[in-house]
Amino acid sequence: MRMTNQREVILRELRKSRQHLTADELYERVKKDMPRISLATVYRNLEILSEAGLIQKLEISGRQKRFDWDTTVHDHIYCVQCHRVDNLELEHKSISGDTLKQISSYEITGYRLEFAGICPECKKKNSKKKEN
Amino acid sequence: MRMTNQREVILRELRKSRQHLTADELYERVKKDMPRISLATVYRNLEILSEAGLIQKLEISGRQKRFDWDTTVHDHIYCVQCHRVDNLELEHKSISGDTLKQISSYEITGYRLEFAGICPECKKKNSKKKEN
DNA sequence: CTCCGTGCAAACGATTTGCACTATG
DNA sequence: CATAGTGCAAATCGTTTGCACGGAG
Repeated sequence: MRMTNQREVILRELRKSRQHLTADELYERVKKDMPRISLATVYRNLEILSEAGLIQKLEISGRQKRFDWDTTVHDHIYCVQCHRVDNLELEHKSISGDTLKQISSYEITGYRLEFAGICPECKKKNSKKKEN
Repeated sequence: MRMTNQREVILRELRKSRQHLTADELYERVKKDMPRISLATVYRNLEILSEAGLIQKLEISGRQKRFDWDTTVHDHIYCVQCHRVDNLELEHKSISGDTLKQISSYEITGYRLEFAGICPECKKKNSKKKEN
């Protein structure tokens, strides 16, 4: 994998953001440093960077994929109102090897635990609306 | 909600299938009974039926949404090769109310545990390929 | 110099929508 | 007989791809 200029900028911006951005959110940010970059390049590189293990592709509920700068194993929670995504640190006590074997006739390759909820910001917004 | 002919057929076919069909898989089946039905109607009704709690909308990894005739709480496992989806019956010991409260500043509305793997059929196919 | 990577525009697949018509309650 | 639901086609949204050109190794 060649480390091109656009690849570096994309990776830097995602890491800098500390958020779970969609391809086009990241595109908007990257464009500020590199106005001629194309959305297709952002998509292509996010794919390549996640294959290389430098970032993590997330397929959370909702339409758009999001990308996580943090490549360690962890879960996510997303806001059903604004669709932002945050990291979670949870122990998975009950999901042990034994449990997995009992589950089904599938050969299990992985699993995902994903929480949904209302983020603090949206909670605030909602209570303000109620006041009016 | 009016119980139209198309709504009945859609619901019946989904229940009959015992599978987790996508909108257009279901469309293909429903067309046999009702050749003039449109894909848009299938989409609209699947949405309405899931809002009414008669079926369950699934947002599993991958592109298309799938619909589950079974509205009880349960988890899913999907095949990373053929994308079929099956039900799972698991106890969620570690995901108790207490755990949820500790998780984050979100107000949690739900969670989803989703397994990925290779289904028995694809395992068979794979071992046949290896033989050649 | 050799290709991998890029920008652009066009194609794509899944889903949604505007509209005039139809049929349920 | 009012209005929720339908069929059709076009629109939309996120993402991918073909192609000719450009730059990293």
